Amino acid sequence: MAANSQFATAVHVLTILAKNSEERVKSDYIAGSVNTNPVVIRRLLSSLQEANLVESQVGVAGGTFLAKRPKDIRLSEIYKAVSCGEVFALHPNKPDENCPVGKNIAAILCALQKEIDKTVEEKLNQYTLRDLIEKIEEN
Amino acid sequence: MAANSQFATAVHVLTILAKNSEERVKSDYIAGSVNTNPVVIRRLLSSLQEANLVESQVGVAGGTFLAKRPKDIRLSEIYKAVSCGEVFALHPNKPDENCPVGKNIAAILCALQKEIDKTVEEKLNQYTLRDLIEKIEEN
DNA sequence: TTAACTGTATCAATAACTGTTACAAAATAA
DNA sequence: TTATTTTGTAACAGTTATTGATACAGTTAA
Repeated sequence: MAANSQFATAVHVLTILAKNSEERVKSDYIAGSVNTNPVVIRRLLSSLQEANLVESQVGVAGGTFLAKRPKDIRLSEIYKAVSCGEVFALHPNKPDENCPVGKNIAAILCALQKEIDKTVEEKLNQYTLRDLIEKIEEN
Repeated sequence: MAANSQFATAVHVLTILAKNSEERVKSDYIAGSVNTNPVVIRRLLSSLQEANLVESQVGVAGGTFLAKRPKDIRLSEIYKAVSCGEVFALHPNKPDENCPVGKNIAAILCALQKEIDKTVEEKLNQYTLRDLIEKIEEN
């Protein structure tokens, strides 16, 4: 399977929108910069719209623009909008209840999973879209 | 695709080995507790062996045992032994070099990826296998 | 009324993961 | 020496997530 690159693409897309805040940006233009198909972009924008990060207009002269200022968009919001939010997966099958380890390990791992996921979210919460844009402009 | 559950399974397997430290544990027995096929377990043990976390003996009366004490096995070691180590993936295609955003975004995202991965690793480094076993025994 | 967009359904291609069978190689015990 | 038990690993099927592509309905502005 191709690895899930939606977060990386979403950051790219939102950066383009931020840099073109006076206009409605078309999915065709974004797809050119990301080097993919416009439908891939529209699909991603759909998720970002659900998370209230962007707004779109259909029809002639349509396109998408940011729903908030870059300084008010935290990377954790972007991550939550497009990811499953789990760094590692739990057991695919239920462990054996008759084994003392199998009986108790699932709960421990579930708690650990939540803790790791929270750690990632907190780290991503430390940065805004504006922080990333500033780094790009330093070049 | 099935989600990668190797880290969760590896913790389960190592816990079983820790609880049976006087003997060589067979893949068949472990598979019973994990509720999967013995080959899945042997494949995983192969990775753990490469990381020097376990040792195996082939032949009659063969099996696997821990290569270190539980207090000396950090969860970060387990994670590194079985995972790709990347919380999110970068662009599948190279962004457009002619776009000012496309030209610079990859480097920024790569740095961010490394930072997030490091955050996870540091968090997992705070716990040892013994810490998890103690939690199981609290039940 | 036409043209240019978005939104979304659908499908193919790819790739990763689990689970399974099969069998070679090794080690022990008889 | 031989039979048995076990690991190690190759190979393959089934499943599922993801990307990318085509197609087209619906909407809006000119």
